[in-house]
Amino acid sequence: MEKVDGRLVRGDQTRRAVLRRAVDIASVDGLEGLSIGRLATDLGISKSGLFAHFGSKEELQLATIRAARRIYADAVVMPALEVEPGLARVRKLGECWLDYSRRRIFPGGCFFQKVSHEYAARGGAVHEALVVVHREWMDLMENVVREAVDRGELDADPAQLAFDLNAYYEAANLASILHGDESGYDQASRSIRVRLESAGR
Amino acid sequence: MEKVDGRLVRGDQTRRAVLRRAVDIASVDGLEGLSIGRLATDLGISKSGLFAHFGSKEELQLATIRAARRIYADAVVMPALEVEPGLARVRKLGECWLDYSRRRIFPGGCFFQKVSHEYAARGGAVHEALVVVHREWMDLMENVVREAVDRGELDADPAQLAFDLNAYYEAANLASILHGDESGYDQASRSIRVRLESAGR
DNA sequence: AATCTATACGAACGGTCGTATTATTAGTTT
DNA sequence: AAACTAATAATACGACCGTTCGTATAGATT
Repeated sequence: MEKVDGRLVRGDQTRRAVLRRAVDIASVDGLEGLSIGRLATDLGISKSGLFAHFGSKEELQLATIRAARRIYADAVVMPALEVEPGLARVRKLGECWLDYSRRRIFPGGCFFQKVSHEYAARGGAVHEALVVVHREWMDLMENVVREAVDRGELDADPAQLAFDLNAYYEAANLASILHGDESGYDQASRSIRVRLESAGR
Repeated sequence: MEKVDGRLVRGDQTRRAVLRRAVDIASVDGLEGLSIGRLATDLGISKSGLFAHFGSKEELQLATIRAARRIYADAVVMPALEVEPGLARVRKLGECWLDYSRRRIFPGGCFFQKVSHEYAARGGAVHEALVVVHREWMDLMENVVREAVDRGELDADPAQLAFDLNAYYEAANLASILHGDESGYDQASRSIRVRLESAGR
């Protein structure tokens, strides 16, 4: 069996293909609506072969969350971290987020907003994984804001400002998917701008 | 057959009981997770008898949305409309909303936030019904804000302020359900207060 | 008393779900 | 070339899904 970097290539490629499709499906139909049979049919492989890669549906769901997290990190977080810390990075993070939603990196809009609502009121490993990701994201936003505060570019409670900004993002994402128009993004952009200006010193 | 107000009593009571349970289930597991068999078992009635009341799962889902809308109107909208129009009503609407979420009128938090995300990226009658309800709600908020603007108690674009306030509500609701703590409500209250103060004249 | 209709029931349908077991293929190693 | 192993496939299972059907009951109408 061909190996690269100690990983088996054939199976790993299949895994990647499965997860790439899985995140798209889950962003539209949720992690519950993500069914193994449908996934296998879509990819033209056998249900049992696909199943063998994960061992259980829950493990597939957790792997899908990890895959989505990587895509999210690449699309939203990394580009913002390339900008110098401070207010500029805060702005960039917002632009990246709205672009990430608008450009439908996931066809159903923000993957995590979708599945977080799906599992918010349930128990289990999937819920716990989503709690961790949400906590990570809010901490990241808070830290990015704090850098701007520490530099004297903003005067605000980092947690509070992060809460507000995140609220705008999510409201825009839902409005866009639900109504199929772009007006939510404009409203969010304006809210972000006003909010940052009022916190500017 | 006994009649009251032209309605058949026996069947209507069953319908009500079904829908009362249905909204609770759907707020946790979604309108897709709402299964007829489980609903019937929970209520101690037969699956086929329950099914006969609605004729299809989609019709049950639509009826569940209408039932939830009534509960929402009673818990959130009506109490706010008892306050005089203007800034006081804007504030009251916010308090009612956060209370509605905090007190778990639906055990899974806001019913409409849950199922709107569930059906946001899908087609069909359920999606359309949820679009209408969302539009109704945003229009209501906008009008309540506009009354305050017309009275000179606020200086703001009603649609923009409604967008922001709604964003705070939903962010608080999700944070509360996902993490099981109340801190999101405090953050939302503070954001609402600050936002209204900055729009005060 | 006879008829009609609303309501509810049990049983069954074809499908799909997640999962387990067993077999087959393909690629590497010896 | 043979042996081994990872990857995929074939098949089957029981549980549950939404839905349909035929039937029983009970209250209302005539």
